[in-house]
Amino acid sequence: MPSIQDVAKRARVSTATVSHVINQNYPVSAQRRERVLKAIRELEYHPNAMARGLRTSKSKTVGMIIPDITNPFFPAVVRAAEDVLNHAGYALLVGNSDNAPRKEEAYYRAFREKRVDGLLLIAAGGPLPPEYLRNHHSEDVPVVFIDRYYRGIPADSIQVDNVSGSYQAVIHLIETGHHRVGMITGPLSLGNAKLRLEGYLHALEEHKIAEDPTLIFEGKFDFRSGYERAKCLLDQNPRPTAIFASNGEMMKGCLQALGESAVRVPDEIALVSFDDFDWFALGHPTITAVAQPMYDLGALGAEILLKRIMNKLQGRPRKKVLPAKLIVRESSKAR
Amino acid sequence: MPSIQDVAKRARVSTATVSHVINQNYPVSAQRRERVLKAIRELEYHPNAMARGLRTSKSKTVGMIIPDITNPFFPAVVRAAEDVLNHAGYALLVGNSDNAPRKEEAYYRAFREKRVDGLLLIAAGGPLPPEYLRNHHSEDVPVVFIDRYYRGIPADSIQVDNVSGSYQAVIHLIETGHHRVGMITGPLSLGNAKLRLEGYLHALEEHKIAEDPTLIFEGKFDFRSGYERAKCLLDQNPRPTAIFASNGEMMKGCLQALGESAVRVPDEIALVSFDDFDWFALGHPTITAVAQPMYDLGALGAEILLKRIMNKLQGRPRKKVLPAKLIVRESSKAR
DNA sequence: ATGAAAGCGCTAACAG
DNA sequence: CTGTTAGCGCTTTCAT
Repeated sequence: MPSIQDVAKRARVSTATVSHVINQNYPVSAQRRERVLKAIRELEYHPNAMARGLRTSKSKTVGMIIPDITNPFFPAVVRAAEDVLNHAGYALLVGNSDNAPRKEEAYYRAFREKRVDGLLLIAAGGPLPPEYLRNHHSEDVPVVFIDRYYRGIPADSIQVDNVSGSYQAVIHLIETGHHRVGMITGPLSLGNAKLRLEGYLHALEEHKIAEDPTLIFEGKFDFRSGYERAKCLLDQNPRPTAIFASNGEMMKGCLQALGESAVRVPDEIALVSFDDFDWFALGHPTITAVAQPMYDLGALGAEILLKRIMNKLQGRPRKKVLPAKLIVRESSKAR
Repeated sequence: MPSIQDVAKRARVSTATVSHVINQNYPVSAQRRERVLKAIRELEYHPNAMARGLRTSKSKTVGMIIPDITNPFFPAVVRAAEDVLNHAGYALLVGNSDNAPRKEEAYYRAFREKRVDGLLLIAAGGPLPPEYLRNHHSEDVPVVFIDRYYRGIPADSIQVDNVSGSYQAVIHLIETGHHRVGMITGPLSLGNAKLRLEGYLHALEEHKIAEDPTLIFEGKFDFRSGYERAKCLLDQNPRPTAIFASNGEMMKGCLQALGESAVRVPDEIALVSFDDFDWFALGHPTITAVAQPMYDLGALGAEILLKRIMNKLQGRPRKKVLPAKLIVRESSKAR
């Protein structure tokens, strides 16, 4: 693999000149530039990013830690971030934390060793920050939290208006005639799960419906817990007439449970999901859902990070909240 | 950010000794080791991977280029690869090619500059390899093709038995009584799309059913084309009694089209998809599908790559073909 | 068992 | 404009 030395030799110039041609940061005579370009082509020279990075202490790489790329919410966010980052000349390292702060920490360390220029984080746990993050210097390596964050870490964050999304969903159910709305929350240690519960409670309150603890079950944001909590809800007596699941994966679990119990939707029970997966519009019945701006979450998150990396954004951490939008479909049709 | 020098100074040893402690490749007296370890802890020292990489010419990083992380087939593969790679101490860079060889090439170059130790590739186009890959030296940086490959590139590959999967699906439809089976193929420039068509044709042949060109439409492996081709199929007269879609995204398009046309499944038309998405088991009706071993595809691909990187695997390129399995559900129930 | 020192490939002063 | 050179942080001979 040819180095800048080889190019310099072949073009009969110094390595500095080659560097100047490559980086276009210093003037080079047209004649010499041509010679260099020719040598680069002939040798198929590609600069060694590790050497460059060592010298400049910039890796042109960003790390992103997400819970699980297998949950369709996250790929959408990753894709957006990757688009923006790639456009700006940055590569993206990804890691799956499986919502385990320990795994998150392992990736954090690995990425720091790689000297990533910035970090995109969808927090694995919460609300308290893990030790390793408390010791992190954001001025050093900027961090942007996406969707979920840890309290008390001075880093930018971008989120969805969870309370409003949830509130809209439940108001819609109530106004459709449902007064017994079952709620499957996410892990209440997570900020966004708590906020979604809050939106639910607000909606009930607004309509003077008493909170019924037998209708609220805490899930884990995964298929299995969605399935199990839905079973619990179906066992209640009287049964809720509607179920609001705090994320898409748990809604899948609900659908599984309802299928097994042969409960008809929406005739016997109405359904609303936080998270709008594309296939919700395709099934029978189609599923009413709170759509999150997944692409914006990733794209804006990446943009903020880039600004921090380039010092175009200074001062206190910014917190951006994006709107969520209810999309009414068949699963919550009036009965 | 502390360097190995700082550690050495603090522990009153040479940098060589620190290196030996970290890499455990040379003996170090217990006493000095302790001193070094203590210094590392106190300084929160983390080795600089770029410097190490520059020295060893190993980046401990692998690049993976996939068409689009937003198509649920790919995250499953990525996740598997990432698990295996991470376990072995490698980080993963990802890029989305959008099936465009030009984008693929851009990522290829970027990853090479980063001096990735290996490349996982789900080919963007085909069947002929792009120029840049023809000039690639696999002995230098090993490449493993996953799912789709370019002809004539001497690299390992791991794929699914597309012909068999497709064949099983269509045989099943025929045996369920369907003699007019509509086929939506992928882009026939792609090897796997062609093979899936082959399986379809084999099945017809086997049952002495004449190939009907008005029942075969070439799609693009995306939602939109699935939707449009399904419309075309519904316009045929007489209409096919079943549709086989060559991938999951196009099946989604079909479902959209069928929904709009209010055609009932499976009563009026049967459906089978190549690709089994988890929600196919949840809707009404549930969707019959050819399940691909997505996790194995990624995990085994990564394992082969690791072997190549470590020179545990020598000689000619290996080609591994994994079985696909038909899962019969309601969408293809006998009428 | 330990340390001195070379050098991986590059950029950025600096001198000319 | 162009070339010389120091040095980024690390590993690895090579002496000792």
